Amino acid sequence: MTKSPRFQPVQPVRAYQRIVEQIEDALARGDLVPGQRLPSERELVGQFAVSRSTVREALRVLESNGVVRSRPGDPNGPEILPFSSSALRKQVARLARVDELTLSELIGFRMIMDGAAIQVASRLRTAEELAELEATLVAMRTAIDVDFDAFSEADLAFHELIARISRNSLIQTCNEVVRGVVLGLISDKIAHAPNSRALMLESLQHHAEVVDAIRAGNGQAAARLARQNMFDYYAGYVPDSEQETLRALIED
Amino acid sequence: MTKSPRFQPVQPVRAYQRIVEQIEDALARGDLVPGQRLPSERELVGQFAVSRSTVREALRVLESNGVVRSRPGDPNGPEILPFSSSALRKQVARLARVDELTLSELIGFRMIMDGAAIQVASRLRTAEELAELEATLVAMRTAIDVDFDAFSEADLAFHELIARISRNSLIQTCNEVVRGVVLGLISDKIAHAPNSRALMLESLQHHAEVVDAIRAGNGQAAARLARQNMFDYYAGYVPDSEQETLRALIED
DNA sequence: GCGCCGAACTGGTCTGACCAGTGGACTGGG
DNA sequence: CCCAGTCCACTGGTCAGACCAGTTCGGCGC
Repeated sequence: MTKSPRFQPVQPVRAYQRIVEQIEDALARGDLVPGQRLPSERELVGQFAVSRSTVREALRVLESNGVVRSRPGDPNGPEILPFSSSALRKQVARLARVDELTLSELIGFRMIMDGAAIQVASRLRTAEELAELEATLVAMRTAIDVDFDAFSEADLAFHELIARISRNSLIQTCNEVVRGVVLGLISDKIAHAPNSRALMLESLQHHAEVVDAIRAGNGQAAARLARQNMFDYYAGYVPDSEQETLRALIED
Repeated sequence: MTKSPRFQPVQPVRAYQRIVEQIEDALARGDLVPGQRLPSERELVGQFAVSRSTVREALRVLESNGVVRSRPGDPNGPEILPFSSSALRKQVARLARVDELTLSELIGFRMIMDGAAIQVASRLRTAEELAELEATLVAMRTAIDVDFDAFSEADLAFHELIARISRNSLIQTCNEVVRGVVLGLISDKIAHAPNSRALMLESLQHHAEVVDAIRAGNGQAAARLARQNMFDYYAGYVPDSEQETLRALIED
């Protein structure tokens, strides 16, 4: 039996795309590393044998993808950036804006990710990391007396630490991305909640319970607590009709 | 207590960025919907009062983000695209290429996501959806006799169905994205495995067990089976040193 | 030795031009 | 009347050359 050749739909490749490819390939091969500089636009014109408009279109694409950054007047040329999740966040934020994503889906996602991360973390954590977690709790307590932004920052540090302990940077990145999107949607409401101080104290209490479970090595319990915590914290902002699916995540 | 004004770091905003913003905002507001057409570049020059280079740079950015598509000669102008996860996948693939992401992290992520989706699905599934799942199993069995690509496709359908039943499109999208990246990394190895037929049969068997657990409404067991299944399927491609963290995901 | 200043760059934008390709209108034949 | 073929206005892709504002750095004067 001969397999049919499986032709690909042919689509025109623009010049600027090939430039983007070349630069991304160089980056993938390691010929280009973050911090390095690209030649100036006018020099690239010579190297790629295209016009400056074409070079610039390629640079704009790379820039919007967070690969490089151009600064006017910089004699060193465009800079290769280290990877950042900002481009990823932009994409997810777009998803959320087009309303393909509801708040409950975002929060459900975080409940799953954070719960799983905590479960793994409670197994893999070292004594030092446990101490770090406890230190973060103290920082959260202190931040409550400052303002909501400070608390939010300390909370972020807590979850980033968890993700790090779980030894999976994808979880870390996803958490960061989704957290950013969620906060972008409702941070104003939270900040203006009349009883925000009480909310923060309650959240702190929940986090402490999670750390207790981690200390005890009880991953299941820690994960359940974490999901419950997040549900309590955010459920008020989710329409009633969407709460059922979230509830399915805390019972098990 | 007066709050300090919290100034933002001021950074120059380029003309093309403002065009991108305007178009994205119009999209977010619903003034622009997928399928609609943008005016031609030369007309946008007039509306935005900038040069064509600037308009084009904006369009290139939007195009690389998967928002629009330009076709040469099309008198209707650039097309607004429906959302697709391809841009998201591109970002994650970039992450993986820069080697900030290891294969084990990707697989661990899938184990978590898929396990969680299955756990939720086993609670929320309707009778019809259960029947759909069973139909997918049959399709997988049939596909084994065709080739690996067909099986892979049927497997994809299974996991997409699971994600849909879990009522969370973010899980669905993430699974799709990460799965694509993982397959991009190792699909050649799998396809050329000498005993690929046996592997497929085993995978099918595991999927059937998962469906059994879902039918019984035993979410915990279904999730554990799913994680175990994925571990068995992919563990061979993961360096020994990275397997420990994955094992932490199957025990609980 | 120190600080000021200007020249030689940088990127950002604009103008105007050419080309290959598209698709709709127009026209001729049935 | 309808349909098929032709043609042309217009599209996006690319190019060349120009100007401006801003940065950097070396040399100049103090």
